[in-house]
Amino acid sequence: MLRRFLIQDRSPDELQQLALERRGLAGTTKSGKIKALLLQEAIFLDFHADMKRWMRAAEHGVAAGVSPEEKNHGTGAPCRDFGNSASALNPFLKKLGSRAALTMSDQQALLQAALPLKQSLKGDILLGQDEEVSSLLILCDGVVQSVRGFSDGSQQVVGIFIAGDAVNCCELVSRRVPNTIRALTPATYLNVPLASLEELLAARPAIARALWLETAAQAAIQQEWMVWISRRSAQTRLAHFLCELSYRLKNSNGNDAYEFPLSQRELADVLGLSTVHVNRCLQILRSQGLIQLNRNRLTILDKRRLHEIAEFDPEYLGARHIHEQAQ
Amino acid sequence: MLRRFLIQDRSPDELQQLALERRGLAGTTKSGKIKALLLQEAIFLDFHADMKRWMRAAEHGVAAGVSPEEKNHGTGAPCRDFGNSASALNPFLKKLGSRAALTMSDQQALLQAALPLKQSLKGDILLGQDEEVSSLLILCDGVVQSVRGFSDGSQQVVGIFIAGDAVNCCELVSRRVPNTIRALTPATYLNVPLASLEELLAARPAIARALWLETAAQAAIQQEWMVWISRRSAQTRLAHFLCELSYRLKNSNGNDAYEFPLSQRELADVLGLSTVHVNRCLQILRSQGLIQLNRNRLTILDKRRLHEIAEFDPEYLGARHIHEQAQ
DNA sequence: CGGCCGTTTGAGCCACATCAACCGGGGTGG
DNA sequence: CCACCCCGGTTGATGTGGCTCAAACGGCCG
Repeated sequence: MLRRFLIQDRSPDELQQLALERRGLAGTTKSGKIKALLLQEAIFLDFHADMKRWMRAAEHGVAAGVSPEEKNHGTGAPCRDFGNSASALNPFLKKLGSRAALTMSDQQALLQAALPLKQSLKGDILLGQDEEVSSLLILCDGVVQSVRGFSDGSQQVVGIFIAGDAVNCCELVSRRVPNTIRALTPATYLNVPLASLEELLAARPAIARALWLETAAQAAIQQEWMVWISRRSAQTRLAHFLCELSYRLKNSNGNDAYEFPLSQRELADVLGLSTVHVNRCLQILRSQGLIQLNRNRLTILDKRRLHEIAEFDPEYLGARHIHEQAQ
Repeated sequence: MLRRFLIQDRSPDELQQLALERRGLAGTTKSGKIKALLLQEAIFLDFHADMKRWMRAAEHGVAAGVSPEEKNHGTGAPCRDFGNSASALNPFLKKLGSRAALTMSDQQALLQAALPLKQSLKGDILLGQDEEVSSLLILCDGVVQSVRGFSDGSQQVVGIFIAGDAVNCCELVSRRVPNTIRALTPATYLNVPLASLEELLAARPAIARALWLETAAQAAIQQEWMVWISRRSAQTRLAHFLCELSYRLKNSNGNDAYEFPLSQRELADVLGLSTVHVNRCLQILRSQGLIQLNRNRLTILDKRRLHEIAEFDPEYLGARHIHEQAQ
């Protein structure tokens, strides 16, 4: 029911007002499905509002020379912030500015090539097994997984992506994709067609660099997974995964409670265990007073001790820019 | 005893003659250590001979316009071959031209930034755990592994690299390296200091692209490892690894026999199994007439059946260039 | 109210780990 | 040149972590 022309002409504030209405409606609705739909529309509207504000600020900044590095040497200077707009900045936009270290104009170019925004519901397949890869997907909101299916019906999750991650930057390189990309929660994402991407990469080396970094960061996470899958006990694996996810969702600070997007069944597919055993391990962690998990809400009660038994060292998650290394 | 000024002034043929002498000497020597040293010197000399020929051919090609694409659009055209010199081309140089899809001048620039060639003996550490990464390492000959050590003394191999692979391109991105890079066989490698690399990347986007591809290809392999480590039986893992290594060493064609660079102990560290169990699995494969393994020489007797029980599909190993995908 | 999905709990079993001993070969020191 | 030792491979006995099968429970949705 939402159409794009509706969004194009609205101001950020109007959009946010609309989002608020949806949320209100959702609160009074009984049916879970419709509720989810309304909430997703709200997210959609909010995101567009954020983006409009961001775009405006960016243009203003460039035009008025608010960002001096940007003026001085064109494409070289990363720009971390655009001077706090009123609303909390979307995590996706945040990451674009910080981890990827893109300049403002690079970020805009990327966004413009990627529009329009797409959405999918929980369980939807963003990219099917053995499907041709025709575009780069960048996740803006929600959680998605990359899962490898086997002939015997079992499956193994090989990656979890959260807001800001490039979902298929590894798959871009090899033509065949043996994995299915599936949404674990309602998800919002950008879609950069390969042709536009090639243009961008050719014209803006910083974007190519950013994608390389993203690939390497994901490889580091994957390697960590491999290590603890092969060498650690079920308990440790589980604890480690909880730590990692919590850390990546940035809920590691604050009260350490967050919406946990996986069922025990899905957790089992991540950890390479059976659901029964996942359950038992969870019981143990609970009984030790380390975590609390019910109704999809995870609370980490004793972060220090959990990190300890998980042998969790978050350093591998903090990919840094090659420029910083070289000093 | 070999010094560089010795090599600089020799012709390729002279170098190869010297290499031949070393090999001869090695044949008559009793002590294993000295023998290994002589053989390594021979490889060193051979490699320099190959490289000199290659450099000469490249210069000639560019100057005389033998390679038309190269002339037409400067940096765009991959160059697969430089017209078969007499000796078999080094696998490293081969890969540089094909998989990485670099132009001739890019290849030369990379080589020049990387010299001089380095060597290390079996068991040597190329890059220690938590050591600062100060250069990109490209393997020219031999086999090296990337291994993660644990507090309890056990360890897990997270990557095997063969001639042509960039050994630490993933580690380039994050400052800390939790892995130790160790030579499994005598190894020859190039060393590109970070500073030179940065210059190269800035000046030659094709090299940056190549490194990105390399990173992605390694991530694909790693993912495959993760999948079979977590979901498959010990037998299948073992068989799969043998298939992969055989395939990557390009001995998958021909008689399917090759020098196997790993002891059972090391194999166990790769597969995440105990050495005893690796041994038993090997016994089974042997008794089924699938392989033959003694004195570090592996022969695959029934490739089809081995691939079958390993559920081996080599497609993930063939990373292709993004240009090819987009058609 | 009935069906379905996610969770929980129990019983039994198997793949793989661990411990321990032995063998054979090559390098080393006397 | 011989004796030794150390390392890689081989084999057996025994223990156990995690899987499988099976059944019950609770909540959500239709």
